[in-house]
Amino acid sequence: MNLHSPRRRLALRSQLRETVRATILDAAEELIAARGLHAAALAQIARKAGVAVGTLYNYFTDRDALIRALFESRRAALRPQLLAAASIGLDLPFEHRLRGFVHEALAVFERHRRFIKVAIETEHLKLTPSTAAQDLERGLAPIVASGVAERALSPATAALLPMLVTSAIRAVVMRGTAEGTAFVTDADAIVSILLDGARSRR
Amino acid sequence: MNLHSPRRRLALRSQLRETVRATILDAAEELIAARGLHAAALAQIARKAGVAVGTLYNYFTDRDALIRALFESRRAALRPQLLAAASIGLDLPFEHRLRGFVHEALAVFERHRRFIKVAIETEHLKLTPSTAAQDLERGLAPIVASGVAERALSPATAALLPMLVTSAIRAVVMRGTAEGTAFVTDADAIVSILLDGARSRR
Amino acid sequence: MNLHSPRRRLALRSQLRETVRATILDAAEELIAARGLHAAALAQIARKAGVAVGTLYNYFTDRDALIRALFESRRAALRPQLLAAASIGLDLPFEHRLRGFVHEALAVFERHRRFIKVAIETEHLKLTPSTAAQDLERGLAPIVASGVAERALSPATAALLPMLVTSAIRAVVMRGTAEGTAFVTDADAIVSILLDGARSRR
Amino acid sequence: MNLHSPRRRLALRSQLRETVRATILDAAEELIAARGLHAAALAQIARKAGVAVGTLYNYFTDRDALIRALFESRRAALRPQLLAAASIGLDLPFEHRLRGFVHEALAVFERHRRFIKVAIETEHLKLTPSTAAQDLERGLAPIVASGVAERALSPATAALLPMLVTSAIRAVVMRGTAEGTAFVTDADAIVSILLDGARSRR
DNA sequence: TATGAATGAGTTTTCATTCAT
DNA sequence: AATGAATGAAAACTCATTCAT
Repeated sequence: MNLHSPRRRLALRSQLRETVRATILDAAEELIAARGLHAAALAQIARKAGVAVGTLYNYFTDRDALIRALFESRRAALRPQLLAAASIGLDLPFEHRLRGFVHEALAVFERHRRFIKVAIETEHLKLTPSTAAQDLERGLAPIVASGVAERALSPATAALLPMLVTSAIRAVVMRGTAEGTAFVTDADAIVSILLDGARSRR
Repeated sequence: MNLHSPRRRLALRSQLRETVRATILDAAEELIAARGLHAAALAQIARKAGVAVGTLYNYFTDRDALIRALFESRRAALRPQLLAAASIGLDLPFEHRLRGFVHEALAVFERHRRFIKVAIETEHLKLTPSTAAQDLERGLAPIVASGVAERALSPATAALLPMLVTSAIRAVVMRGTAEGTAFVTDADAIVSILLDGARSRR
Repeated sequence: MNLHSPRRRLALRSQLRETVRATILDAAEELIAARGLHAAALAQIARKAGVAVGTLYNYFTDRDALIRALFESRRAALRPQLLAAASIGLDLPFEHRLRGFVHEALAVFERHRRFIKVAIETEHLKLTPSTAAQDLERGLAPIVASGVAERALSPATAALLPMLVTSAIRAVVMRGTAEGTAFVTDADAIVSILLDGARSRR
Repeated sequence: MNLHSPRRRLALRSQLRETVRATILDAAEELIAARGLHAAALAQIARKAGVAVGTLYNYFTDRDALIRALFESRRAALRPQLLAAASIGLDLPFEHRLRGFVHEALAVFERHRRFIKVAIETEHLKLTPSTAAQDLERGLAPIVASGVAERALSPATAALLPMLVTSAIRAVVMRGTAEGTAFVTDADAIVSILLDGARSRR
């Protein structure tokens, strides 16, 4: 096919567009992660992205839309990974699934450390109807349900477990982010406590 | 003593000052809780407080100081209550103390619903030297230590327990805030799980 | 009364405020009249008024509101004068009233030449539900009605007369504005034609 | 002649060019009529015309030239029609010519409703060397002159008649445009008043 | 000390124009 | 010639801070 065919031309163009768009979002993410949402002025973003301020408006209708797009883009990358984590060891015993999920979820967040900061900064903007925390709880629901089916979990405690696991993951992630330490280290210990309790058995 | 003595005058004056200051902080808190930190412009705060903008500067050096003062004032109210919660049943068994602490901490937050919402939303801005979450962990440390001393807690799990309790409290508060429900309801169930595990024992 | 009484203070302040407001509107009017609506950028207005740009926003919510306020302010001055013109010689014969009205209306516009330019520039913005032209027609209605009552006007032609008189006034004003000539000069001749026709009678 | 001759090619090409040019001007006119001059951004025009923004610059040197070209194009269509209207019944009596002219002028404007709305709204911007109103007055001059020659018009009133007729036509067009009614309806009645007066003769 | 108008730097937003493909 | 993304100057708008009264 002709290298200069219109179709080829269009494909090239839209690919280039996508690249610039990604560059802009990266610039915004870096600024927000490093110095907070308020430091991400359009002039700053444009400078870091190496484009003119006006260019930002060729890609996003306004600042709000840009921030939103950044968040959505990162979330779009994260979500399927969290969902996948929920499917680990589908045919294995409940406890195995739970450990796998917590471990994998923390690993996913580990791989997206920069996004964590963005998520923290933009949390109060309520950019999405469902938060990452809600995604976690949703992912945990079927796992916990299988635990109940196995009679491994008492129904009463099962109702609270998703929230407890989620909040524990959150705490680990926040601490790891603040102190620059790894996320997955405590995964197993946490699950153990939540399943068997902190009380020592003599 | 003469009612119009200079000392009396000064006392009255400083009392009035304190009242105005509190009014301003209340106004700021209300605005932040309703529409977020950035919506609390000085003009808005002044209007809601019923004073002129310039007056704000007679009480706080700048906007930042005002916001900071708000958080410090609330924390100053919260902290002793949390500390008191940590001292409940000092001579009773560890488990009793833990249950008491969680219950009381949630009750404290319940009494400061408006602020706790603000505090959660602005946690990442580090407006105060230590956050409510850190206060909780600190309050939990001696309790957990007594649990280890009693041999009720295994040392390994004890290291994680403050974080888990704190994050659970946080989750309960967030859910209660978002859904307008009470905080203390699940206090006991949560402690039970954290101590004995969610696993059912046949 | 104390010269420094709070009441006095407030009065002074609001008087000052009114002065600044008027200064701003004058500046805007001058710019629009001289170089058109688009030349009335906020920076320009502020400079000519001798205030900072931000000050404009202490008086008007946005540029649109400023332009609107300018128009309303001038119209508020004009309208009663046009209405008064409609009441000239209430007990005199219709023709006398009509001549008086046209003459006085043109004189009013003459006295507000600068406003004419503003009105022309802002016409397409539809700032007010009723235009000056509609005011004229409304003022003419009762005069024409009295003409019909006197049997001086045939009903059929009376229906069109307000529009014709108004459009003639408009034409005279536009021409006078464009060429810098007086408005009232042709007042009588125009009424004569509209009443008796341009046709020569031998 | 060869269908593919260079001459033929050129003709086709310039015909195509003309089509695109007209499409662009139509798009601009539609936008201006619908939402005003300032709403006709080049991006909008290009979109509505189905071409790229850059293409506009292959047809017009800049935005100003485009707008100007639009008005000139429309006036180029209107003018001969108005001139033709001025030549109606060249050998007939003056009154007949005047009635014919007014009637035909209104019919012409009727056929260009969209443009006339635009023209009225932008009259003060002086986008064209002479306005439609001026064309009307110019067309009326010889007609009125013939009236004077016939001794049907007194010289004094004849001087004002073109302006009065023009302003009456303008008023009729504006009303018709605003209310969506026909233009020509009142043509005869207006001329009658202007010639014989509104005064009833008993 | 209280007031609230004035300030202007900083930010967002618009859009005609340019230009590489 | 056609395309449409990039540009950046110009405009509107916000708001913490200052200051005369």
